[in-house]
Amino acid sequence: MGKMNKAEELADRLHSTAINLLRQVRVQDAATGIAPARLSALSVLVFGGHISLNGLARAEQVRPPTMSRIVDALEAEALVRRRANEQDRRAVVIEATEKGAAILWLGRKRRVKFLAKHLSRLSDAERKQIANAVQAIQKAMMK
Amino acid sequence: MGKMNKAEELADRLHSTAINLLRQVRVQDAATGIAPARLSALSVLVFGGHISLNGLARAEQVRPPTMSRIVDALEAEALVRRRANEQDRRAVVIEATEKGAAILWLGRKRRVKFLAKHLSRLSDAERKQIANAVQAIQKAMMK
DNA sequence: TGCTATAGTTAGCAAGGCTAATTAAAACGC
DNA sequence: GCGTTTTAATTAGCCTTGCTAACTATAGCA
Repeated sequence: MGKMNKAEELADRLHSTAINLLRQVRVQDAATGIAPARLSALSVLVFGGHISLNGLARAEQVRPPTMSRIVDALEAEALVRRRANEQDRRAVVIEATEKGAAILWLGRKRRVKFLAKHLSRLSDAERKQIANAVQAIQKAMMK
Repeated sequence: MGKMNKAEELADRLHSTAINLLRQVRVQDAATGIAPARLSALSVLVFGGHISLNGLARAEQVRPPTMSRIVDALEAEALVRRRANEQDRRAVVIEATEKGAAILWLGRKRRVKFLAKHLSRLSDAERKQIANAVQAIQKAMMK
């Protein structure tokens, strides 16, 4: 398997574990009936409030044309709306509708419950380890 | 933010952290010049050896037509080859070429080094926590 | 032998990523 | 104040990757 030092072995296992975890969670998200990129963008709007299209694209790490189309689709289902920005008439303000927020909350609840159910099979000590590790990973990956 | 118990809060943070980690790693993988689904399939072939098309589709959790097209693309770049299965002439055997294996190893090395570099900013104790957490998460999610 | 099940491919659709080019408005420089 | 440059968003058009339905060919079985 090639020579890897301990940090590299950890990196490798961490990577596989993250892939696996998200793969399983994605199945839950499918139940919302909203495609993944749309759900993710909607989530930013619901938790972060209104934002410009470019801002939303940056938050989701995609290019503006990609986000423009995602917002088109969300708007067509009345999950978000575009508003004019009075200060800058080039810009649009995007915000979740009540319907969008409600659907997102249901999906989020389902996803979190799914994960929490799995985590509940662990001991308190193991959950504490995960909580610590999450903080450490965030520290390691930030900036 | 809605009422969540401790397990649910942990689930939520774990989820965001996994998303964030993979988002950053994906940038590294882009440097291989191989599209993500192709890179992932190639990885299964390099680390797992030859396998049938349906087997590879199952391993990657996609449908056979999707995998058939991914293998087409990999074959067009000489990263994998299709071989006949002598025992069952309906089946094909797919295997990585030398070129495919070499490129995959380079990409994997880059990805692991990137992650390891970030992890190296942590203390030994923090890395130990992550190692423990990885095991706990795998235990929680398996079955 | 003939039915049924299995392996793989082909065709065609939808989602989501990109760049290049366009339009409109804002900001700047003189 | 006016022309130029920059910025926000959209449109057009491409590629990748997921899917289902339908088809071909072979294997397995009764």
